[in-house]
Amino acid sequence: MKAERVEDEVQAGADGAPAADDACHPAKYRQVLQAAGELFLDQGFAGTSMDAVARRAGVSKATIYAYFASKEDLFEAMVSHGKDERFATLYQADLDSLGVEAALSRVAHEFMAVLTSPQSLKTLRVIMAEAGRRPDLAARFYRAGPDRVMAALTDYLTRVAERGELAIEDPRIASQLFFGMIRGDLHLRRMLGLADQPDAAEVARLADAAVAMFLRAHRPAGQ
Amino acid sequence: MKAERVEDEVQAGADGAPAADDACHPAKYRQVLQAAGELFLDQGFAGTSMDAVARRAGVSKATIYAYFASKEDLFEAMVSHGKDERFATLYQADLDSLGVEAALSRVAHEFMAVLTSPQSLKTLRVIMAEAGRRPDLAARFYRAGPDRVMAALTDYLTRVAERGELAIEDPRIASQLFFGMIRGDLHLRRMLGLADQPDAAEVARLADAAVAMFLRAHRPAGQ
DNA sequence: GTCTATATACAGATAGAC
DNA sequence: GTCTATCTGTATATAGAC
Repeated sequence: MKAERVEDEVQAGADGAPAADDACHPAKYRQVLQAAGELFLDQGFAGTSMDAVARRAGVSKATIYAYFASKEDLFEAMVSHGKDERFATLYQADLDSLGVEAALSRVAHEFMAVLTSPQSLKTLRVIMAEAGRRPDLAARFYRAGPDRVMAALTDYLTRVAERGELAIEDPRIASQLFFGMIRGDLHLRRMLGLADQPDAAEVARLADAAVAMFLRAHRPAGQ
Repeated sequence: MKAERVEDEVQAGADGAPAADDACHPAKYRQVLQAAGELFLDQGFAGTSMDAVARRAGVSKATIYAYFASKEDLFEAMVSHGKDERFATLYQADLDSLGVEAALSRVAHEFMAVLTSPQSLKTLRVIMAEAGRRPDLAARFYRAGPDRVMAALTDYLTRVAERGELAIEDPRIASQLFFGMIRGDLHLRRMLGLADQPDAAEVARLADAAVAMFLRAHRPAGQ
């Protein structure tokens, strides 16, 4: 549950923001950060008051300000803290030991599961909502998550193309289209709060359909 | 808490240009609605104060409350007012008079252009941000926009499949995947405020790539 | 309808005791 | 570090004059 090196560097650069290692922080610090997470992600930045955070965390406002210089600081710390490692299972996966279809299927299923989780949806919503005012935060999120996952798939597709297993002209574009299919309409509906549950059956059906379509489109000439 | 006024009529979307049916509302009403649009879409619901709307509209707060019962009402009216008809050019297009590739290409380009426009991005951001608190608003938006466009493409793909021009097992899934590819990573980056300009070249390249991949995947058996 | 002025509540942030 | 109490500004919404 430790932060990664990359994130540590980023956080060290942030103005006075403490690092994300839970264990070396007092209990009240963690309570504040968790309460901030629950409220900011549900109510947004402007919709969340420091009074509400203090109430939910079971501390006084002064305690919050002992740790965080401002509401903005608390928000940024909360976003950094909430960065989970679910993405890591995607870009660190050893895809080459699997067959092409199995590899793509694995990426599709895991990416979809991550993307449609309530936590991811809330985080993405609040980051998008604040993107105009905190572009650096959005950029950090993108690079730490979607970008790394996509880069990993691009690399994988490059190798697959070199081995002649698939006919892929531009692996980067192919990777973008693949993830686009996976995100797809279900993710949009989830972001809009229209589809309540992940509905495992529909997730699987869409993921499989995306993989099938990708494979058909990039079948090597011989087959 | 709903106002009895009717602002459900569809308005022309061009940013500064008032639509014809705006004329049946007094000038100050329109000023309020436009100011609300500029502020809510940029600052979000909670981040926008009625004082700020009044100031930008050049009216007093009391005037706003003469037209809208509450901040919530003003927000909803503003979203309904902003509903533009750019989507209509998509689901009303006569696709059958074109070849398959031309039809898909047209849908791809127009949908991408609509989706990456600043207005659409801001609207989508604020609707997503408020989705938890105003699910009905999100649902209306989805049905009026993405859902209708996708339904139109599903119908078109059904006809194309019946004519044997493409091999499509499930037109609804195919349509979802197609729009997923079109939205894709560029849209995510735009929503995060990372890609400043639509970058016509990249839009075209991605749209063309999506169409090409779709056609390759659904080539009829004979070819 | 439209304004000025205001009621009332709550926001972010701080002072000072312990 | 943690609290209670408070400062100062601003929020939504309304009263009442015209």
